Amino acid sequence: MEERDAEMARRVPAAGGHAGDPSVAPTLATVAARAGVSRQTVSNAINNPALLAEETLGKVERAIADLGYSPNLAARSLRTRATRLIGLPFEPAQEGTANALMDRFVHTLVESTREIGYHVLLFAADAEDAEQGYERMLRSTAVDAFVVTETYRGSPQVEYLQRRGALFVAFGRPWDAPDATHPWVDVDGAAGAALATAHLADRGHEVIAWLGWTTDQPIGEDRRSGWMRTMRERGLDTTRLSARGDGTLEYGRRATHALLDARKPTGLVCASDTVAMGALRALHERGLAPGRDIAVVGFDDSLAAQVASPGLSSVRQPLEDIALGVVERLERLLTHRPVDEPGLLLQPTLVVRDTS
Amino acid sequence: MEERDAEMARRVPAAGGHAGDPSVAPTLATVAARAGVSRQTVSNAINNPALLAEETLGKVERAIADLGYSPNLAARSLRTRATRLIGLPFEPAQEGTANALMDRFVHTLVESTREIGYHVLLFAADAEDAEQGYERMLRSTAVDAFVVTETYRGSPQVEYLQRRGALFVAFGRPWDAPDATHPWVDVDGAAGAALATAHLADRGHEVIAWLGWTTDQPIGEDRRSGWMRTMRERGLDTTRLSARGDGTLEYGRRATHALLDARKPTGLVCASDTVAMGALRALHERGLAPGRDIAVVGFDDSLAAQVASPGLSSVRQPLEDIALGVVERLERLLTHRPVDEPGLLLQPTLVVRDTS
DNA sequence: TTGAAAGCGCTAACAC
DNA sequence: GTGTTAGCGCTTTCAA
Repeated sequence: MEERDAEMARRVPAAGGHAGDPSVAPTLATVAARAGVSRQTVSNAINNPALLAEETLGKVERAIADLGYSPNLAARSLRTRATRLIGLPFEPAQEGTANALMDRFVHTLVESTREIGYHVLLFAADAEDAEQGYERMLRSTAVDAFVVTETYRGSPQVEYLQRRGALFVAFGRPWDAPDATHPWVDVDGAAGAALATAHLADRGHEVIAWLGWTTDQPIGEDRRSGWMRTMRERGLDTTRLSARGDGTLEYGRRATHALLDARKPTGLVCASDTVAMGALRALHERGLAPGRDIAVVGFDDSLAAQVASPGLSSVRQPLEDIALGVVERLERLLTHRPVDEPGLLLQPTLVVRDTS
Repeated sequence: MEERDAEMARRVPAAGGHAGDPSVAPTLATVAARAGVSRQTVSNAINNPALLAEETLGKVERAIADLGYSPNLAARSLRTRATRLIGLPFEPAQEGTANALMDRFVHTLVESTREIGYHVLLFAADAEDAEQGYERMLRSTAVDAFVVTETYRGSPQVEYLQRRGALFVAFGRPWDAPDATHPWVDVDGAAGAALATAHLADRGHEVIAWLGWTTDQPIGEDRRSGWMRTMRERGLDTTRLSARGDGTLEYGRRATHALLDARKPTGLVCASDTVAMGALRALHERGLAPGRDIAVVGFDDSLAAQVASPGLSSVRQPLEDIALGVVERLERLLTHRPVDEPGLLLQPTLVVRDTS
């Protein structure tokens, strides 16, 4: 083996050439030859530097720097059975909605996974057959763990991944199974809606309506409960002030018209910015001025909320912190340490703009 | 070697167990043992099925299906020196802008790279030291090729990647080097702006202003040229009708006020939706009704344009087709076939909404 | 058309 | 503290 190493070193120009010669990628053997140590010592220098004598370590580190060496990831993966890749199912933002939530989340995810030595691998999760996408990744040992974001409409994949013994962290609570033990991070939607409702109540509004989603959406129900709770606390009537529907713009528009015809609310708290934009459209159609005639608060602090005129007040999710929490849990999972606090519920904030 | 294979097959429960036993991932050897052929034959069945006799192929395929076998990607990478991964530098959408362009683009990218057997790997490209991010990926042979999207502010990374001998396809033209030979896909911004301008002219507008970016942004200059050309073609005066600035909402707002004070345009063509949203804000402040008093057209067809009230007319980029073009070129690059048409310029469309 | 041998670059286990 | 051995699962010769 010694012979082979020496031979390789001779074969590789970079060993005698200048730093960063891109013609031939240096390997452990190249570095070892240059530093005058064995390959294993170089490996240790990288993965277990504490094992080496200071002097040896120095030599090796210099050789690594000189050659611009980076370990071959495929070889490492093959040996360690770990790819240092995190799988993220990627779904397109729906057209006609205000959400581009994922952008902020994904970026922090990418940054902080890199800090723990991992990369993010995107894969398309078929809506119909989500399991297949995950299964493929698992079978070919393409990723070490997953980040699951689709806990919106009940999440069969969580159950599947757990059964399959795969590592994952969810962005979103296990609504269907409150006793689930997998790690997750989520935002306190009820607190967000409560924040918005209290804000309007503080500004003197007494007839505050809720524009929510259909009952089968636990996230919507959660947010709604924050509105309901706050209204009760303030002794405000909620009769016929709660609308429900799919979360589309058009729903928001129609529901607003209906509410205005019925109970004439002066404040509107919406389950999403998309719904809120629909509400603004209805007000626009009636010649009512948002913020003056009627206050509106959205949910998500989307880019649309930020650039709309008038600017839409909105509940902002701490997506960066969520990503941080997710990665923290991932790291524990990946290093086989217990996750002491599997669930993390973060508090949203309220961004006040022109509409309230 | 035969002995080893047989031994392994014995060790692996799945060989004698039921399909999809997740406890031990099947390998080539497992499949070979079950199909009663050698490992190489299985490998050939996967990579070169034409070489096999029909009967053998059938046997192997059945064994693969039974075991739910997927090749180990790390082992394959190590051997072939290819990871079947495409690197995509990922930058966050800027807050306060209407753009979430990338979402549509990235999704099609993920889908169509999967179709050619590749995955998309996200990595953070430091704004300051972009090269380092790429270099790391290259050194550790983490990806086979890149998709470069940051051709906005002059693209040093294109020059670097080319020098480095890396494979890549750019979303965006090589503005600085029109004679560059690398593959790229882009949208005809001039045509988009021309579309918008002609649309307004057709509706009777004669004083049509341009709200653009600073001169150093080639994309902005390109789009501007479409406005200019159309104005000339229609014999319309452009004097003092062209504004320039950073592309912020606030710039759009101020520039609109300034234009209204000066030349009182009846139509506004904007370099981006963000600028257009700023223009709408200015109109709002003046009590002018967009679409009735003044027509506004944005650029990008962002979610904000779609959900705003009134709905913002906007030039829509064919992001799905762009991603398709990018992947098509990537595939040729990766299979070492020549890219016959390195540059592909696609035509945008105009989405007319309430503001025009 | 199928099979045997070799080895990609790395690290775990063990020797020294 | 450092070196040696073995082998992860795959594909690329080359031989039969």
